[in-house]
Amino acid sequence: MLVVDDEPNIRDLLSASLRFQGHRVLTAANGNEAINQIVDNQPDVVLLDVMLPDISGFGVTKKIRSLGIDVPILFLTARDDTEDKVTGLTVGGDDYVTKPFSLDEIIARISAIMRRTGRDQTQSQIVVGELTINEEAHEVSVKGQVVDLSPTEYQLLRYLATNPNRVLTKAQILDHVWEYDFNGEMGIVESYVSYLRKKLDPISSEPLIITKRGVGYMLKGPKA
Amino acid sequence: MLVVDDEPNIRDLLSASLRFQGHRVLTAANGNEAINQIVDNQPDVVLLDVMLPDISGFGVTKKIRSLGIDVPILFLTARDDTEDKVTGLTVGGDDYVTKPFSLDEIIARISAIMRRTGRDQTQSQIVVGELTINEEAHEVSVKGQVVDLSPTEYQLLRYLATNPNRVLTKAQILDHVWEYDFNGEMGIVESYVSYLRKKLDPISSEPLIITKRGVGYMLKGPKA
DNA sequence: GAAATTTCTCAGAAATCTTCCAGAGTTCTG
DNA sequence: CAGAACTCTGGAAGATTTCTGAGAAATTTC
Repeated sequence: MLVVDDEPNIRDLLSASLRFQGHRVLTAANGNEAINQIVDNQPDVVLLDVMLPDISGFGVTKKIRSLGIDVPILFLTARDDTEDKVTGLTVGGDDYVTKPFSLDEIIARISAIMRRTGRDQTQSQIVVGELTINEEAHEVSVKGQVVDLSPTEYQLLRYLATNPNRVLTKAQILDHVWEYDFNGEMGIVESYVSYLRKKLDPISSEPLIITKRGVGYMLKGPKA
Repeated sequence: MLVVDDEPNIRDLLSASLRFQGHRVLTAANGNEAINQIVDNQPDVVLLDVMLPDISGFGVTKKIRSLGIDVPILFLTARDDTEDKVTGLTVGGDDYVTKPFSLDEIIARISAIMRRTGRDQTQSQIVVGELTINEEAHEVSVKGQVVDLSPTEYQLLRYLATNPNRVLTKAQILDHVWEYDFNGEMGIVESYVSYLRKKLDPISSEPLIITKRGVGYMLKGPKA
């Protein structure tokens, strides 16, 4: 996996969390470095900022495609780049996310790409006790009954569900689920946990999200 | 499969998406290269730009036919090339597409050619729940009742139907259904989804196209 | 070449979602 | 038990996203 971004903060944020996810991560700060890394090391996925100091992400893509390398690419674009600039980019297994992104969104997209391109066998379903999350359909169900969630509710639940029976602090949740430049209070996590409970608990046989007072929240799964 | 075009962008766009579709793809940038590739590697289909720097697509065709190679050819032509020039070309299993094309149109034509020449066993009908799309007749029906769609409506619905129960973003839809040089806004996807719903939902027992707010659209099929 | 159809854009309306706040409830500590 | 700290939740403002109709432009049909 190769992370290409000229902002060191973003590069480090991404490479650190992807390493933590168990990936082997290379980095590059500009387009030429990126091309060299791709040619030399044949990464399985590339996270490519579109705005780079020398060659644009566009240019990098053209170059490596013309070399016959068809590594899937996840583009990072500024939100105010009118989104039509992106069109034509997402060929084959490619995809894009807008900055600022949330960590878990990046991780989810990478999984999706690797699934689609057959480089990864991970399930597209997360199952924790009575709870099922179908990532392809973005659909959540409890005891087989579909629950309708807003985007943020969905992301929060997915983060909890990927760490069942494990307490996550509000700070961790904020870092994973909200965009990296979010500067609100942690009270918003409480609000969203409340929203989720209101939607999930009427269906589940027992409360799914447990409060660990003074620490954070935990999604309760079948005993480990 | 061999892709012949002198514009690297188009060549790369095509080869990347066809590889992603699971094809083994060779490329050539001019007529002579094309002839060599065809003779040496006997591809199962050739995508052949008519306008090439050295020998025209015409010439390439004559040459390889005279060598007794009857590989089916999908010609790529500019829209204003008078069409009768081209129709004379399409002998046997051949076909042609005008530039700029949409990715899914190319893919559909390739499937059609391979079906006709018996190299491909894929179904010419897509069935998703109450919805049936007959690709050969370009006919869509819901609960057996035929629905009249415009070309773009048809292509959009087919793209959704080839990915049932899976959320597709507006960018993905735009990249697949619209021509590669389309540079409008994604609002047009919303408009066309609206058109489709107006035509399909009065017939179907439940809404077929689901909005996944903040993500994209999904065609709902019978649960997997 | 006129009429019909289709494509595309735009803008307002409608629906949904995000965020913050404040008061009520709960748990902990001494 | 009393007060402090923490948590829950409803409400409301504001932002964002989506829907849809109307009309202009392009294309096709007859």
